[in-house]
Amino acid sequence: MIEQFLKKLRARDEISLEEEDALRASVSGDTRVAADTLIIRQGDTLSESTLLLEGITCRFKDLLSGERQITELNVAGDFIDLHSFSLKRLDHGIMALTPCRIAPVPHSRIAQLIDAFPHLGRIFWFLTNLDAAIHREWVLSLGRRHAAAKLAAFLCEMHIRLGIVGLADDAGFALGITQEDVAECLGLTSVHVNRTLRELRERCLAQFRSGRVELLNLEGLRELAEFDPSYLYLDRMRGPGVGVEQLDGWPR
Amino acid sequence: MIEQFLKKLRARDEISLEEEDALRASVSGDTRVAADTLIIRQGDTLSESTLLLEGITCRFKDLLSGERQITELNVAGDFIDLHSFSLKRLDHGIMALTPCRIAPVPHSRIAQLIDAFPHLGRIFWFLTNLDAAIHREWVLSLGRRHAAAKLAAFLCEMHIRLGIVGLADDAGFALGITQEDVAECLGLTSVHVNRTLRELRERCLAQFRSGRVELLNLEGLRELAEFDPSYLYLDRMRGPGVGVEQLDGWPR
DNA sequence: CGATAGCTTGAGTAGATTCAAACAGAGTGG
DNA sequence: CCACTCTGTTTGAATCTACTCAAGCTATCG
Repeated sequence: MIEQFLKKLRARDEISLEEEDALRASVSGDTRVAADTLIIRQGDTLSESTLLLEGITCRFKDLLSGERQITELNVAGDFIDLHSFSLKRLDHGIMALTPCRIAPVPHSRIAQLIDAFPHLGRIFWFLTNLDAAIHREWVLSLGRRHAAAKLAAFLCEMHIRLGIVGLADDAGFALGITQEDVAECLGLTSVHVNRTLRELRERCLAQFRSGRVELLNLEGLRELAEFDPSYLYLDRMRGPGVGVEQLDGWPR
Repeated sequence: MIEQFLKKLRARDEISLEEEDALRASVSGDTRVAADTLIIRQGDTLSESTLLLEGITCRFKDLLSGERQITELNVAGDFIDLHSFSLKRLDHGIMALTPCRIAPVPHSRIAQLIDAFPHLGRIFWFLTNLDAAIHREWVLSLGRRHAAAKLAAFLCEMHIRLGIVGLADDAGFALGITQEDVAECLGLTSVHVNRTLRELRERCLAQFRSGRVELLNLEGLRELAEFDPSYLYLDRMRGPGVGVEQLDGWPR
């Protein structure tokens, strides 16, 4: 059930069998959630964190005008709100963008895990810092990249993050979200995302059709985005398409 | 020496006298750093975190074109890189925007503190989560607010964060950074920041002259920005200008 | 089969950028 | 003390990127 979570962790650090067992014993009772469902309302006080087993969710904030900004996407194997363990109340909402499977982990259980395995505590802390690193990369994208580079950086990130948990290969990956959703990630309008996707297609870099991303020229995409995956801290990752081999030549 | 750090913590949680003593004993040997000095290079491996005692520093990432995006400002009382304790290597650079005073805290010392006072461990974790919350608010600003609202939200945030540590009052605060720096925070050009500042001045909302911000109409600024300070998690804060009284009427 | 959600394209517009020039203030040195 | 430089601010004019509004298209589903 938590295979993808374990893959995510093991891309960054060693996890002992005892730790693995403890983690497995902490997650049970998965729930299905339909697409476009609000999972956590902004400002709610929480007593559990939620692990995403399948599907794509987003963290978002919105303005009175109804305009919405997605601040991060989460994929299978991510905690969608591990930070609620220390913040208690979230400064953003979380919703499912595709049909999802989720599982709760009570904060009390997380506290027990940290007590019993301090190393897991460090890893949990690391995971929230990883989210912050992803936020910073998005800040860079939103502030300084033009539309095509924003889109390219976004696709590169999702490619690696999905690849870590076995949901992407060199050809591409299923994303299952709409162009409108992508626009809300990139701070653009869906109309402009559509035009920019056409540009990427015409430049033979990538293709996005009915929720599936085809990577036509990964190197070209990375170059366009000036994509440097070091912000994802894949220190132990050696899988296909995202391995250390690939990182050669990229500044760290 | 760490009075402002303690103020920051106590705006969020109770700190015992024992904890205070342990923190005080962990910080010594402050260094002066000139404005425009690189403090930490992107990608460097670190064995200590740095506490900012005085001045303004920024976390930044940049593109090959030389364009720079600031992802967060830090003020007196902030750790500029507490996350390096779990990340070891930073995905961004850190530089002083004004003359600063900083003090190192070895990671080994942080580990000891956490061992001796698990509660401090939770607080350190919280502090990095607070940075992430600030990142998310910036993502919202960069993605969805227009220039005037970006600027207003930025001034509101700095007002509160400086107010917490006693460096701002209802009239305004010293920021000491250039319009170029502000532009790099907001994803704009300095030319447009200048025009937008004129707009705020003409609308009698705020004024920015030689590094000092005068708040002419705080309520108006907050309205323009749709500013909701709950992302700063000031659960115990009751000081002037940022107290709970002021939060009435703002959605949480 | 019509309804609906999402994608696509066009035309006109607006917000922010670029390029350029001028100005103000602080510090420097002859 | 005055020219001189340097950094940062201010303003104008032209340009461009992305937005808005609008319409038509496509695929899916009950």
